Amino acid sequence: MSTENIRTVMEILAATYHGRGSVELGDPYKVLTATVISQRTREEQTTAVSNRVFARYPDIPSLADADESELFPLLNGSQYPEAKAPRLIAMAKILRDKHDGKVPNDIDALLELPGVGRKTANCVLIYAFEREALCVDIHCHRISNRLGWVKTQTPDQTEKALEKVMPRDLWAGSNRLFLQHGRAICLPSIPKCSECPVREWCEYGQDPATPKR
DNA sequence: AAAACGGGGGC
DNA sequence: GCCCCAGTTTT
Repeated sequence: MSTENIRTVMEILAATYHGRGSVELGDPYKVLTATVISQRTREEQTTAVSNRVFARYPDIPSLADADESELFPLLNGSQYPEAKAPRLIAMAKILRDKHDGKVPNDIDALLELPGVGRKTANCVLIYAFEREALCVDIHCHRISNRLGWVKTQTPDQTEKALEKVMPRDLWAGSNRLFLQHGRAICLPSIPKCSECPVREWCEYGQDPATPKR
């Protein structure tokens, strides 16, 4: 798979899917919090839950002082609320006490926060700080394997492999394109290859017997 | 490397 | 009722 083909595919996806979705550029606190809430949670539910949380805890200090029993019910609708509630409070305390009350613009500092893994950290770099980071979620992992751009077993492996074959200027923008394509066409179990705008460049689309991930 | 975590909408 | 969803943490 050549770099030019990768660029062509991303351009077609960009022309096909033009919305931005619920994670907007802006307040790093809200981007980070909404991104943690979004883990394993549908986008519509993420928006509803995030708005409830932000109405009660509009900034880092208020979330750092939150009572877990009060935050927990607000998180219903996202997945694993009982795990996320204490993590979000612990996260806000660390930001307040060790990062000058701000979200760090730094991958290693973000990864030290409770509830923040590589997917979330890279997502924050993109949408809070407009960095060219590569955010590998389950859609990116599945689709880049089907396309044949990488041959990997885990999202972490996909991140390393994709860094080497995808031009850096496509990294940040690829995030929402993979998500939207993954929800609309390149579904996890039975993808709609006949409707796919990039099937011409896709190993899976040309050979649906290819193992799915 | 694999299991645990276990809410809620769509079918 | 069953299946799946913008992952992280723990074993």
